[in-house]
Amino acid sequence: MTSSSELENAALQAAKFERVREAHKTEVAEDYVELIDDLINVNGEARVVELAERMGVSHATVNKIVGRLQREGLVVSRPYRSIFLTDEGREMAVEARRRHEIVVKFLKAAGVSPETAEIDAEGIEHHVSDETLDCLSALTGKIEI
Amino acid sequence: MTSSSELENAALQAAKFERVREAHKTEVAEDYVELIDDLINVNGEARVVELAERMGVSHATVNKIVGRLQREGLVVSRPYRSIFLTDEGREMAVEARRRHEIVVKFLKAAGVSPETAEIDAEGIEHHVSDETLDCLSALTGKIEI
DNA sequence: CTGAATTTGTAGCCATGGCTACATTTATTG
DNA sequence: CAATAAATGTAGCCATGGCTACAAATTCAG
Ligand SMILES: [Mn+2]
Ligand SMILES: [Mn+2]
Ligand SMILES: [Mn+2]
Ligand SMILES: [Mn+2]
Repeated sequence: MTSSSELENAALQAAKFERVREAHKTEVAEDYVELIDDLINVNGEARVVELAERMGVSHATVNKIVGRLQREGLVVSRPYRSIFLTDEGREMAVEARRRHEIVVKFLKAAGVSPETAEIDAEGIEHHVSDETLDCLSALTGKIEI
Repeated sequence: MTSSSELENAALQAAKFERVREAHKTEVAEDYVELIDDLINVNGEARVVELAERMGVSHATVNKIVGRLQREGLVVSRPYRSIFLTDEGREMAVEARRRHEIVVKFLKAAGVSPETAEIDAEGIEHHVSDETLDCLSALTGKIEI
């Protein structure tokens, strides 16, 4: 509620919650493609075991999610081989990393400890619009001066 | 990744994702109790139809979620009657509204349009730690001066 | 007070993302 | 090269939060 004792328009309010639900559908994909891209860049390849270890879930869970990512055209994986990103997956990874870094930098500039900044950014990153991202970048610049 | 070509400690990274998954378990509850509290304050009662309308979901979905909230001790509801918050539910509502308002105020102060601020806050609010919340409040004060 | 409209409940379906347990394949090592 | 270890796959379970369709209760008019 916007502090006054008036309730906002129901449809408008519903639209916000729908937006959040929409974000939740893509955020798992975003985190996985970003991590896959990291692993490929650093290790040369992305394997199920390491995804499982770094996501903190079982390898069975990773397998299921990789299956969905492949269905959705973000990833290519053949049985017992390492996992590759499609062009679309790579684009999503780049975009996800961009958001992630802007949020982390802003939080640190705002005085949040590096550890907490990293933790909070992992959730926040999926819910910031381009408009907000621009404002956070601008603010980070101003604070640092 | 932290920009360098080094991968961070796997267990630390996993802890962050676990935190996000944890937040996702509570955020539906937070949004519902906050809305229920709003409806009680403004309308005198919270009913399934209006929850459904304002959350943008079917009344069947609301019923299922209210059932869970009751199981978890956040809500009391008897068949065909309106929905009440327990003390615990009310506490959660107050806390959720506090977070919500701090985030919205900060975003607006940062130059985000009121509409976008409200939209983004609905997702962000569930992923900000107390530490970050304090920093955002402080920053909002500074910007406004 | 009765009949229609509204609200609420419930059943049963689906996809997602968790898990364990077990099977299979690939990699390592003696 | 064979045996063991490690990685991957798969089956089947669970809870959540979506939905539609239908049933039952409550509320509102007339
Ligand atoms: Mn994330
Ligand atoms: Mn979220
Ligand atoms: Mn919310
Ligand atoms: Mn809220």
